[in-house]
Parts: sequence; C-alpha cells; structure tokens
Amino acid sequence: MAKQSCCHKKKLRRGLWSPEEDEKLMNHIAKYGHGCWSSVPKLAGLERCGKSCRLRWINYLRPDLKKGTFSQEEEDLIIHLHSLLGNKWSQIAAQLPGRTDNEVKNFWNSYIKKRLRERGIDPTTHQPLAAASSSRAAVFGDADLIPPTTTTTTPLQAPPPLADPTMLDWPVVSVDMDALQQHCGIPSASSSSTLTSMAADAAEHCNANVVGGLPWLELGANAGVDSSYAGALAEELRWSEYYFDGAFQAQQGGGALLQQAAGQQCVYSGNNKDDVAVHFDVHGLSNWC
DNA sequence: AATGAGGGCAACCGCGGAACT
DNA sequence: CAGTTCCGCGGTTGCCCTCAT
Repeated sequence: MAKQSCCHKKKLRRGLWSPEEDEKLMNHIAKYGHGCWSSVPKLAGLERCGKSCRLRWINYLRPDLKKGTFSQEEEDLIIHLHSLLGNKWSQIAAQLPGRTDNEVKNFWNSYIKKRLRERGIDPTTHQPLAAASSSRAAVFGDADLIPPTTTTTTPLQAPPPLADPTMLDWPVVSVDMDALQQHCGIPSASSSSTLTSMAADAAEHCNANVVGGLPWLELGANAGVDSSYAGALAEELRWSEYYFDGAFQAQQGGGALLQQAAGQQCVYSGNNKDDVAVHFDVHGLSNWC
C-alpha cells in the first residue's frame, strides 16, 4: 500500500502552480524569508504543503536562478562532475551558479545522456559502451578496490583505440594510498570504504587545490609505491581523461606532473623530491565503483 | 485538421538523515 | 534513548508542447 503524500493527507492543492500562488509565495518570502517551510503555506495563505512551497521556490521562483539553455561550458562541467560524483545532482548543481539540481538532472536525462551515447560513451560509467560492460567490469570489481597487503603487479589493460596516438603518451599518476589517507585524514582503505567514498572524503578533507571550482588533491611526492592498486588507478585515470571531451585536460598541465605507475621508477628522483607535489584528478577514482 | 509519438520539464513521491522533543 | 517532525535529495511520473504523419 503506497503511503500517501502530505498533500493528500491534508487535502492540499497539488499540481501546477498558478501565477497567484507564485505571487503569494514570492511576496511572503521577500518579506519574511522562508524560515520553517512547514509554516510557509499557512503564513503565505497557500493551500499547499511546505514541501511543495520549498520545491517551487528552489526550482522556479528563486531570484538568483539562471534561466535559459545550458552553455557548452556548463555542459562540459556537468559531464565532468558527473564522472566524479555520479548522480549527486545537488552537488553538481552547487558548482553551477543559478542552476538547480532538478534542472541539471533533467538536462542530464534528456540531453547529455543521449549525446554521450551517440559518442559511444556509457553515460553511467563514462567509459566506452563496448568496454564498459565487459573486461573492465571484471578488472575493477569491488575486491580489487582493497589495497593488497602484499605488493603484486597487475598489468595495465590495453587502452581503447585512440583517435590521436599521441595521447598514449599521457602521463599517469602513481598514488600511495596510505600517504593519501594520512595527508587527507581519511579512513583506512582497508576498511569497507570504496574508492568513491574515499575520493569524496579526500575532496572534503584535503587542502585541495581548487582549479576551476574543482578539488584537485595535492599529494606528497612520496607517492611512489608500485602496487596493483596504483597501477589500476593509473589506468583508470588514463581512461577517464581520455574519454572526457578534453575541456579539463588543460588543467593537468603546468604543475600537474604525473608519473607512470605499475612498477616504474618515481620520476621525482631529484634532490628535492619531498617538495614536489603531485596533482591528480579525483574523478578518476570515482569511476572505479 | 486530426492524431499519435516523442521530448522536455515541472512537480510529486518516498526515503534517509538531522534536529527536536 | 526513542519517537516525531522537518528538510533535502534522487528517482519517477505525468502534463504539455512540438513535430511528423
């Protein structure tokens, strides 16, 4: 038996808002602010539930809302943030001034999803449609997300066909997950936490370098462990960057000195390696899950 | 002109978690 | 500490508009 909504219980109005209702709500909030949403409809003279008022205000009436179509930059940002955060629409919308989570969600479902599929990219995993469901799923099962207690080497998976062979030379990061956890103060990866949550924790706890409003982790240069964990991460980063449109690739330039993982030497072999910082894009982590 | 399909968007539903009692 | 209320979020639904037939 489906639970009836608060509007049903109280026999309140539902459905589309009339201009009169909009005006009442706008006037009330302009004068008094929304305060407690549950009391808004009564105070504003509306036969709606507080939830409905809140939704109407947030998604439609708020004065700081940006109307109109999404720009290319906004679209790129949404795709990038979705690859990082998944369906966390409120968090994605928070990076887009004047846009609501509902708006972003609708835009994603009605437009971006389709465009990604047309380009052969799985909108859920942000990976090539053919590969997304087969080998990579097996390679990146949950069991692989737990750092190994002994050092083993997992060969990098063959990358997808490249339109531009020079992309093969993209640097790949090597990450010492212990160092990451210590630096950021996030829980041990040997717990049940997934990389998604670790990435989220890292973004939250680290003194992130904010580039274009995005968290870029800053790690110590002692990130030089060759484990399958780092190797798999390295590959994942390469995949995710390759399949992203490229709008954010530039952000990896400059100080973003990355290194080949999986058994290779740390490139920070100079005298001051401890001073060197490695920047890597958190969104690569989220694609593991 | 009528109508059916498809898409876009606004709004609702139901759940989880925080705050309060 | 348990129960209740409220808020916010993500998923889903259904209305309305456009376009093709």
